Amino acid sequence: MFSSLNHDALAAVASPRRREILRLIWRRELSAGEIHRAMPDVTFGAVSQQLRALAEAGLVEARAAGRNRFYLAQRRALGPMGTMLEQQWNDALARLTIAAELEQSRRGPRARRRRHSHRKD
Amino acid sequence: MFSSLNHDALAAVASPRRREILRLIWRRELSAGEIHRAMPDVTFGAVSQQLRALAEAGLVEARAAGRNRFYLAQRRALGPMGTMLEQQWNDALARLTIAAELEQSRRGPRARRRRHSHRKD
DNA sequence: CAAGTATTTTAGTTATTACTAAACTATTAT
DNA sequence: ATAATAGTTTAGTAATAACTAAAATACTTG
Repeated sequence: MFSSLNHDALAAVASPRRREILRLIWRRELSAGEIHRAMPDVTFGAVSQQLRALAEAGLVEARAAGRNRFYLAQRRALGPMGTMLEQQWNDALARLTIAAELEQSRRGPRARRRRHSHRKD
Repeated sequence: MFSSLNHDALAAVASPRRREILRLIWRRELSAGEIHRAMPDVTFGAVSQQLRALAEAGLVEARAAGRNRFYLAQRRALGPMGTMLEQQWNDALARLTIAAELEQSRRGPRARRRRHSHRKD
């Protein structure tokens, strides 16, 4: 069976930058260029290097197609660690959502988001 | 519930030195000095610093007693990651054991370790 | 084949982390 | 109080990791 990350894999997920990449290619593949465009604060070269680190750790696979290389996370290689990452991403998203809702209600607390009719009749 | 390691905890387990410490205090507490004695290639100060990093990540707890401070891994804080670590330690141990047995048989392949009598009569 | 696009690789720099040696704090014992 | 033991903290150094800029490779298209 799989599971039990070796040192390279542990070191790979310990880096925020590489986790960011993993999140991008978690369920769909993206080309190196698309990944780079999603993180414009670093150079293409830097992204390519991190992709290599991830590939050497077995956490992503590359597929060459023409002049592109498409990368996809190898979720199974992460075992339970993958679940943890997903959870963190969900939590972060939830925090953002809640913050946005608070902001909404601060700006104007009129009744929003009513779904069920609750008719008074 | 617990689980889902934050960045500090991930970074903490990504270090071989800190994993070594975790292994030592996985099931029994040890004083800082005892931990240091088990890893004489670094200074006491270095060990103390790594213990602090682990404590800040919530992966160990300290208990003061007299002039000692006893440390113990917080296994629950690691969730599934803890299981992975255990597995790696077991695997490493198994590899050593097998290597030792091979060495034995290279030195002299006479019948060893016979348990069941297999009497010829 | 020349030019263009996508990506990787290399050499050098900067930032981060792990370490050492020594100063410091706290507890116990004399 | 002084000395001895156990541990932490600090300031500086060494090792490692992440980055940039530029050169190199690979494929595609005119």
